[in-house]
Amino acid sequence: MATHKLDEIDRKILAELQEDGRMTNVELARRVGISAPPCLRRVRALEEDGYISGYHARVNIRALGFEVQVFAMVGLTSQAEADLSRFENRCRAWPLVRECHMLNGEVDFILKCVAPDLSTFQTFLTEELTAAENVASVKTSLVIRGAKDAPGVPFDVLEERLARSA
Amino acid sequence: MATHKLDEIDRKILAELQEDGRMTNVELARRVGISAPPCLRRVRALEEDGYISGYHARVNIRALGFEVQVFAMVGLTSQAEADLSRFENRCRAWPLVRECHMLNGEVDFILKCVAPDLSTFQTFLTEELTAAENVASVKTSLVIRGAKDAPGVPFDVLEERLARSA
DNA sequence: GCTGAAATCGCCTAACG
DNA sequence: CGTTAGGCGATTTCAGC
Repeated sequence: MATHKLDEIDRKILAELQEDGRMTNVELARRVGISAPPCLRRVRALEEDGYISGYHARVNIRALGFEVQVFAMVGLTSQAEADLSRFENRCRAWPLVRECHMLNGEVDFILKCVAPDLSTFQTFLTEELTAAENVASVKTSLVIRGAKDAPGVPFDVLEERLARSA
Repeated sequence: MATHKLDEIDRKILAELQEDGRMTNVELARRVGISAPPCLRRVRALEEDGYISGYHARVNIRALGFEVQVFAMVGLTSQAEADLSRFENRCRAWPLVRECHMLNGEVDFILKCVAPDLSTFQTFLTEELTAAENVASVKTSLVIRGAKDAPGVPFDVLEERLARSA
């Protein structure tokens, strides 16, 4: 599943769909410089091969009443694979946890959480997260404001890199 | 811009488009139980009012050759608003920085970064990020593996909440 | 005001070269 | 990959609740 299976048109398609996932196929085809049918075939292939794993509308979290965003750094007592997996499954089941990444270093996981208000989050934090089996420590930081939230990958960096190795 | 301007159908639309942003309007209309024209009007209104800020394809970062994901905790020497803004603007200009959130507590910002390999990231880290004006400290953590990456907002929590307050 | 029905227009998507 | 062409979805118009 290397990048090398993708040509410049494929990468352009990915870049365009990353920016606007609802673009019509004819508009996409126009932008990447081919006609619509082959463009659609490429998109289907990119989806099939896992280069595109889904399309999502980005919703306004605050406008929907989720006033609180929190990053939580979680340390576990046991880092045995079974225990790591168990914690990951817990995270997948908690709706307030939107992202969970396993890290190297002192902290084992970083979680991005949302909540309607602080008290809802506090309840989750004390009754669910810190109370969960195998959780040793949780350090939380409130998001004061968001400064950047770009999707996925910087395709210009990718292109530069490919140009250099060519 | 309160949630109260949205009825149940609007919220269902948002939930569906968050899950599948490329769904056709007729399919969306079928799922939320109204006919296509009013459904399309609602979607347009939701976009117009900022409840939907965009649509994005989720691309496979690893498959595209970005092997490295890193969270960086950044502390600044000055937290004056002008200096905060300046740093945020820097982040927006760095393509390897995909997300930047201002936090409370000891660390001022958390950054989510991607890079093709570790050495590319190290170069960015030492020559750009830590070298940047006003940056006092940077602590980085490599992402070992991703366990959950859900988009946006848990709509079931929202519905529960609204049901309770009704 | 909304919704829904009908009609037009444009896009999607197969088949073929 | 492009062209053609048929069917379906998107989008406007208009009537009804």
